[in-house]
Amino acid sequence: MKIGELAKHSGIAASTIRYYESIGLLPPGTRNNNGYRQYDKASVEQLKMIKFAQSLGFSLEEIPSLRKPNEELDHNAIIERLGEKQHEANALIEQLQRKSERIGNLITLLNASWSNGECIGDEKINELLNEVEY
Amino acid sequence: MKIGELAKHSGIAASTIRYYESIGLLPPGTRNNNGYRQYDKASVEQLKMIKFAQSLGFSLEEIPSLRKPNEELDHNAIIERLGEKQHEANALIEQLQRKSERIGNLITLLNASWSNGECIGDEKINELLNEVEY
DNA sequence: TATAACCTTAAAGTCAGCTTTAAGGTCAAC
DNA sequence: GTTGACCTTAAAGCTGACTTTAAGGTTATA
Repeated sequence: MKIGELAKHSGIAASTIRYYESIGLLPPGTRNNNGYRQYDKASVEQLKMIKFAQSLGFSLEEIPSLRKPNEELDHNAIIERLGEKQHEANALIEQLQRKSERIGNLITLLNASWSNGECIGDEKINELLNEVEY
Repeated sequence: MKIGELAKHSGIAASTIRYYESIGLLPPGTRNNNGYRQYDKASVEQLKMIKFAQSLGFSLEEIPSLRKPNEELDHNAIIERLGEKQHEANALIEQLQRKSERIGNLITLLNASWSNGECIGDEKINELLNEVEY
């Protein structure tokens, strides 16, 4: 199949596929007589793997390191990296939960002072901000 | 105070303060005889507000819209925006929780197949990926 | 035969939020 | 009087993951 068809099957734009090839993420593969890239089912799977790894938080740069030189997948490396990514995700979740809480507190404070009919200036806002976990 | 001192008091680099001025986020303010920027306590507060707004997920572009033309803070706008940001944060938390779960499932599957002594190739990995919520 | 829908390349542009560089001016201390 | 720490500007560079542009070659259909 040609690059356009691979794009449709993988859900990755043709320009992106060429970009992946240019950075060495996707092997160059074969060309037909007119110079067009030729792909097969395995290429679709490879791209899906890349998308999946990305969805788990792996950068394009990290993805090749999930493979060993012999192109067999390295379990130890994968599991270790997955553990790290899960840890990162969990840390980010906690951070976001604190942020969401902070926002909630701020909304409450603003609503309270607003219903008092007060007109809040920068100073007052800053007092409120200091009350909120920062 | 000069820009270096403001940088120390606000925790924002001098180059960043100049950048904020260049994009119109911070008003140009006064200069003294030698052309150096002059700041006061209010500038420190302004920068802290910017940092705080950023910590809640507001982009530099959004921050000015939290203020009314008269430079008084607009409660309605702020509370509405805060609600949106909280919603975004919560959505991101859920997304990350699904991701973390997906990673956990994948680790379990990989550990199980590895302890079986199997050597997993791309095809096998793809089977596993299909079992995991995607 | 012409037109559209593909494909090719290298190079530049995009996003946000800065940081760094280059080339210089100012000022206090020794 | 010179060293070093500050300040000034405009412009370019950085990050990651692409997308877009320019300029052209190929192929299927009408």
